[in-house]
Amino acid sequence: MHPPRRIGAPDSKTRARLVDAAEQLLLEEGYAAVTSRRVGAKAGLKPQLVHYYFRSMEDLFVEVFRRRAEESLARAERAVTASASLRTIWEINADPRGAAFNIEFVALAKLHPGVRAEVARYAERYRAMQLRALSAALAESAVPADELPPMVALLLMTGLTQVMALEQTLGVTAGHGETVTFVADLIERLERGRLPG
Amino acid sequence: MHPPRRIGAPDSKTRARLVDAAEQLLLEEGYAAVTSRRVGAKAGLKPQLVHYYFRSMEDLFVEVFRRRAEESLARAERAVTASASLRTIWEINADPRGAAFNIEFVALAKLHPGVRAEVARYAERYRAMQLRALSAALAESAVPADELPPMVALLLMTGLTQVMALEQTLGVTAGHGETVTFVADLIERLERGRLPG
DNA sequence: GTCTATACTTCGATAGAC
DNA sequence: GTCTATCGAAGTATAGAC
Repeated sequence: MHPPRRIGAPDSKTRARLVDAAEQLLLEEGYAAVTSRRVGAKAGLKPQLVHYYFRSMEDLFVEVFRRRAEESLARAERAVTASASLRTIWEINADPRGAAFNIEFVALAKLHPGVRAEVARYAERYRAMQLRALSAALAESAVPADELPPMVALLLMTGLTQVMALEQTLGVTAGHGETVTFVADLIERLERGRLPG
Repeated sequence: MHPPRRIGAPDSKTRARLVDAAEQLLLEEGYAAVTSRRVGAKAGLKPQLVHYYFRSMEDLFVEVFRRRAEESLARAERAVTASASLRTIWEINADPRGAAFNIEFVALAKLHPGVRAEVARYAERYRAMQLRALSAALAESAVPADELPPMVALLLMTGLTQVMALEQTLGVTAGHGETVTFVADLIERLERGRLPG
């Protein structure tokens, strides 16, 4: 029987460098490129340090996800706190920075139960936060909830921005410009207090 | 200088078994599980046969994608040929069978240029086919194109169904039922010839 | 906190016999 | 068309020295 392996301190600077390297690799080359050897090389450190700071590769993935998800959630919360308009909520969703990130972690969720739980928890928090903001904004614009329920509007918006971001990574952008213009016009009309014809 | 390696016939039965095995592994455990050794084992064959029938693993991935994409495109085409209604087009999109498949191949597109080209080509064909059908169906329901352009409607529908399918793989389903009901009602009203209020 | 050394597994791919 | 044999590289993870 061995005693459990030593694990490095969570606030270590070296640990943060490893998480940075893992995140970069994940975004640039996909999750399969995130190996202890490559993460170590990218951070300019020995690959064994990955195993010193993380009990397993899954733990490293969870940490990469958590760090970025928290930051993204905080940013979105600041934005709607400053201005809870339809325009603001749309802009938060239309930000394509997280698209590549999402794809990788949804794929990873199938492999690692720990990742899956973390992604699901975050998705629910993000959804709830946006739903509060969107409900208020739609009420402000006098959109009747039985005509366009906030949850439906939110799923439409989320789906639309995600599918466009995903297609962009493939180089498929037909109809994107037209659609963005349409949504922007619609939001402008709604915020002037008029209902769509 | 070696002569190029021998490659097996495209219509081989063994080859088809390998593609089957690769597809199963891809869906069940993600693209990282699709290795020559594991594909061989799953097919009950020697792993070297993978390299006999496919010049590289990328070629195998392309073949898995192409086979399923063609079948899915053909199925959708048959459906809209039989009945080009809004309801039919919605049902094609709402079919969640391809969701896990899509995630894997979008992730793979980043790793393999050959996969990326194939996925992009297919996405464009599928989009064009659906756009034709949806344009006709919307015109039939007297929805003015300046009020809801077919391309916008298509991206909304595609995004909505894809995001719901994706969230289902995570176990996140809040709002899905409500949204499906809303869309079904909307389609029913439209097909009765009335415009949304 | 970081290193060396190492055990063991699996990977893609090829050559050449049958 | 399928097999054996094999190469070199890369993978996770651990033990123990410093």
